[in-house]
Amino acid sequence: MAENTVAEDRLEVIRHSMAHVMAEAVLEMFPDAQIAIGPAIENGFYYDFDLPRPLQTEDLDEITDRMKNIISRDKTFERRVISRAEAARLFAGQKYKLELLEAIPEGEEVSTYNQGGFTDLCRGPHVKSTKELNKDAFKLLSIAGAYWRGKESNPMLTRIYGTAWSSPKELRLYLDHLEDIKKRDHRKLGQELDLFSLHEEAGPGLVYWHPRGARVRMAIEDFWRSEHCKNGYEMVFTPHVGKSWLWETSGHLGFYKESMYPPMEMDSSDYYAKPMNCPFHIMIYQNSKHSYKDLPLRWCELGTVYRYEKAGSLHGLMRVRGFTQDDAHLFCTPEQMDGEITEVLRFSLYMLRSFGFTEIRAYLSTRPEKSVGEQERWDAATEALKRAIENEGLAYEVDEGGGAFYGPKIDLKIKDAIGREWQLSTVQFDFNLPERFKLVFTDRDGVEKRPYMIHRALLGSIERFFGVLLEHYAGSFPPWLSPEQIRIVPVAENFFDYAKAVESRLRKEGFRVSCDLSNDRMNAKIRASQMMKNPYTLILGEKEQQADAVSVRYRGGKQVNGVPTADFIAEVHKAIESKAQV
RNA sequence: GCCAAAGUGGCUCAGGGGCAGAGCAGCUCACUCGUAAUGAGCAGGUCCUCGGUUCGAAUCCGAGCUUUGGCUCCA
Repeated sequence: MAENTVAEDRLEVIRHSMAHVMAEAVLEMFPDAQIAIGPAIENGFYYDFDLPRPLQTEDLDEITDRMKNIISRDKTFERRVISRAEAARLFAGQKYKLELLEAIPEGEEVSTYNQGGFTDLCRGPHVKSTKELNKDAFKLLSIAGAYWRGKESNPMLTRIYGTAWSSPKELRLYLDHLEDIKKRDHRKLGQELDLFSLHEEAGPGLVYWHPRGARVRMAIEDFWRSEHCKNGYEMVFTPHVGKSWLWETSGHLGFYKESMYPPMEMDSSDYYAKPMNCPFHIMIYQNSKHSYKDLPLRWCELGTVYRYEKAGSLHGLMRVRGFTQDDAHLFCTPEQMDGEITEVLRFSLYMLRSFGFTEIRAYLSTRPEKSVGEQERWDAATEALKRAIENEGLAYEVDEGGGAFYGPKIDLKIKDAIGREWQLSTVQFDFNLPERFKLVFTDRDGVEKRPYMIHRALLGSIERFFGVLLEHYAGSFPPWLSPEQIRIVPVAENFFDYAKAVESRLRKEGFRVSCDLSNDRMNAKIRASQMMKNPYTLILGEKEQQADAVSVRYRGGKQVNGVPTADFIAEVHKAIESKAQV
């Protein structure tokens, strides 16, 4: 865990205190409200209530006004240590508070904080007085539902989220940041840049890639394929559906049935859309006997899977019901495991960095209580993962007991251009499937042994990865990924022929290029190209035609006129080759 | 799945118990233009769906679907 700075600690205290002030304001409005918990969180705070009626957005204004009023009363936050019995009396009728009280371990101090009109069961700490809170440095952001103690079986409470800072300026910066996030929203950009769409009438959570989006996807996939070939992988292709035998054997029907699309009955068998590719790769493995000499096997597939994600959790491209995993399965001997893991991690980092992600953190998850597999194998695998991370000099955290039931794993998270973390790569050992499918290889001593099976995805899902890329670049893809690398704008109709000739020349270079032959004026065409965030817009007229040249307008607005066409071609090749942003 | 809000033309949105609106995009015509929107005209809607209330519903009520913000979940 990173250590908090003094300033962060201070903000946390402010936010926590702000939550108390909000609770007081809400109780002023609804004296019968039940109050639950209200912690400080990243950038702000929330408080959960059980209210007599649903809250409207307009209610937030009134709560805000009341909070400002409470802050300006300059009330001291008074801490008291009280007995359990007294606490129980104090919070009589507050069922959630009483439940929290009971959960405090025997022997631990029970404390309350009071800032005038409101007393909360709370460990603290808080600011000394409400005057330390800045009434112009907070904002209530949203109303949401949240289960009491985060458990689905518990009642749903009303949660109010707010953000709080030590000065109005910090608040403004944060609100600007939120605006920035909105501008980068991949759903909005996907619409504006004509990249993809979702159609409720055709099925929620299923993605339609438009031609412009498909060009980016092809660039991603072409790169992915060629790098996999260079790195010792073989491509495989497997079906999209499989009979129930497969899913019974793999255990998916036992554990994850509710997340699978329901079966299609055919020839008195049930067929299921695949939620994972692993069992199919295993079928290929099982097709022949394997010697230790065949291993390691590295089989990759851009495999499209379907999962019945709950309706409420669908989100643009980030959480969908049909998506393509950039999947691979490695089968290896115990001796090969170390080398394979090291190589997978190195390859992952190389791929992520190629797409422009430079800040990468690793998360190592170890054996959970409920799990399968020999302890020896878990230990060996976990150690191999740890060594690989350390070998790469990566910053990492260990999530003890956070692994899947079938094996330990490394997840890689990247930081995007505005500091948000996204999980992309995952490298997981699997001690379950080799057992269930009884995978073996014949070792040099003639004995059949269980191979190690490693499951890995570098980008995660192509859909989600595309969404992350889109937000990271705010739609301004570097040329190698750009759906339209070059757009040609002829100054007037007289130069359409020259424009078309340049277009055809550029297309032969392999560039994604188009020519705007509409009868709009030149200015409108330039604007249209800029709006599509194309890296290069070429303006062609009399001067260019005379000189076999192009005038380049870069995405940022920079202009270079009269560049010889051959020079421009070389420049674009270089930019694509380097994968750099322009 | 749960809590809340929303759903009006391809897009962004206004309106709102009594004739369905705008801008952009599209189409047509004119303009042939030198670095972020030329002008005019035309076309385009089951106001999410199904029920109910009403003389009359896009508008009010109910249910469903979908989306959004969260919660839960994410092999």
